[in-house]
Order: sequence, then C-alpha cells, then structure tokens
Amino acid sequence: MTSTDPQPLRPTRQRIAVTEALASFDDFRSAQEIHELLDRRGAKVGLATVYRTLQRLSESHEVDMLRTEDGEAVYRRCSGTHHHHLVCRECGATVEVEGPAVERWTNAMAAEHGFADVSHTLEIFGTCPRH
Amino acid sequence: MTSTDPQPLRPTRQRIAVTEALASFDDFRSAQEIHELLDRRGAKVGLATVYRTLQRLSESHEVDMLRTEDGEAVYRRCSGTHHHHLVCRECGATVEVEGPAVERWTNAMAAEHGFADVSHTLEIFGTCPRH
DNA sequence: GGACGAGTTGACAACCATTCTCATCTTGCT
DNA sequence: AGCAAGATGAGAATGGTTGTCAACTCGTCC
Ligand SMILES: [Zn+2]
Ligand SMILES: [Zn+2]
Ligand SMILES: [Zn+2]
Ligand SMILES: [Zn+2]
Repeated sequence: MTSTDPQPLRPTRQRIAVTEALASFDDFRSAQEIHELLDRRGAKVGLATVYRTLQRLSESHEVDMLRTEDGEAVYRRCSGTHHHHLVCRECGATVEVEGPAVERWTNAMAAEHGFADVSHTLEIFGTCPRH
Repeated sequence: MTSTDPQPLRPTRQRIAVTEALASFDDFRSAQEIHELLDRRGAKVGLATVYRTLQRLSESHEVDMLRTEDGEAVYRRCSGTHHHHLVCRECGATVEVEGPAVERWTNAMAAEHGFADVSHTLEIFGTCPRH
C-alpha cells in the first residue's frame, strides 16, 4: 500500500473538546446542539469546526451518525463493533443492538442480485418503556 | 372511529401529473428532479406543489422515500407491501427486497427492550452488476 | 346554473442545516 | 527557530425544503 493512508487527525484542543462532549451524553445530538453544549462548558470551538470534526469522526467510524426523520444529521459516541440502534422517538434514548442474522441477510440479498461493495443502514424507532 | 380520517386527496391535474411522472422511472429521484421532469414534459406544476404532493404520497405509503447520504429526500413509486431496497450507489438502480426474518428480528429487539409503536428503516447500498 | 367553503396552487420569500472562503493560527518535525 | 501541512473560525454563501397568502378549483347544496 503506497497510496491513500487515512491521515492521523491531530489532537487539537478543539477536537479533544468535541470528543469529551461526545462522552458526556448518551443520545443522538445534532452538530448545533453539541456546539451549544461546548459553549455552555466554556470551550470555545467554532461551529464549522464542530461540523468538520463530527464528520471526520463519523467517517472513521469513531462516532455513529444517523439522520432524523427530517434529514438532520445527529451524532453519538459508539462502540467499536458494527451495530445498529433502537431509538426512542420521544426522548432519544438509544440502545445498541447487534444481529448477525441481519448482517448475513443483507449480504445474501446483495449477492443474490450481484451487488458488490455492500453497506447498509438500519435503525429501529419506537417509544421506550418510560414513554 | 369519529376522529382523524386520513382525507381522500383530490385528484387534481397537478397530482395526476406527479403520479404519472413517478410511474415513468424506476430509480429514486429528488423532488427537484421530478419537478424538472414535469417541466420538460410540459406539465406546469409548481415546485412547492411537487414537494407537498410527494410528502403526502410518502406519508400515505403510496411512494417510497429515503434519504441519500447527504440527507436529501428521494422518491420512488412502490409496491403496496412492506419492503426494503437494494440501491446502486453509481446509477441508482433499485431492487425491492423482502425479508420476514428481518422484520421478526426488529420486532424482537424492540420487544426485548420494551419499546412500543415500532418502525424501522433499512436500506442496502452497493454497486450493481453493471458497475 | 350560481353560490359557497374547504381544499389546492404557485410565485416568492424565508428558513436553516451545512459547507465554503480564506486569512490567520498550530502542530509536527528537523 | 523555521517551515510546510494541517486546522481554525467568522462570516458569507449554498441549497433543499417550508412558509405565505392571494388567487383558483372542486364538490356540493340550493
Ligand atoms: Zn423515551
Ligand atoms: Zn449491520
Ligand atoms: Zn449501477
Ligand atoms: Zn422492514
């Protein structure tokens, strides 16, 4: 491998602040909400930087990103392994779920139709026991 | 049932035109693309109306709507039954797929965590045999 | 047919999440 | 210290989507 190495991502003050912010909550939040959170904490990080950082982190699978029903991107820290989410529509409470069978099924479907380079998105929405 | 009846949706010239447009292609297209298509066909339908109509149709499950990676809403005519999609990243070619096992799995996950009123989204992306 | 109210339309403005610009720092390295 | 690549941020710009509201259409009941 000589070409595209993924670049290390310098640990700047801003990136550290964003990562810490992500560690402080459990539900999915938008870039703007995270920016606001940082503001309240006194960490001065530009909005554009928050967007850029979250984008980078989600591209490298260090945080999960999904889209709300109206298309807004929301983020959440995540465990290393591949998984999906069960999200409460009311309060945002999130449970990570795994299902080998589903993974196998998506791959089988793709293979059956000759699709290569496969990825997938899967989210489950509902109302949690507290609602 | 006395309360919220879903309202019939009047068959206006514009709505018919949008429905016909939807019948004329097989991949997922944005509201703007569909508006453009209508324009080229000479059907004069306002952009706002295209948005409103697609929204209505997708709410009543008469068309499928999903979000591209950058959050844009795209639409496609659909069969009546619940299903998911295998979408080509390159050309947009789409295959509808069904999987009772997956449906069961999502419900089981939700039940296991006490979630009610469950729905889910699942899309598979890849490159089709022609790419 | 004519009148009426609810539903619908469209040109355009407004919104708002996200990205771009670019001059100015920082960082990593020698 | 000195440099190049990377990173930042204030503000402007972008662009999909929604809101506004006066004019229009449909179905319905005289
Ligand atoms: Zn909840
Ligand atoms: Zn998966
Ligand atoms: Zn293709
Ligand atoms: Zn399903």
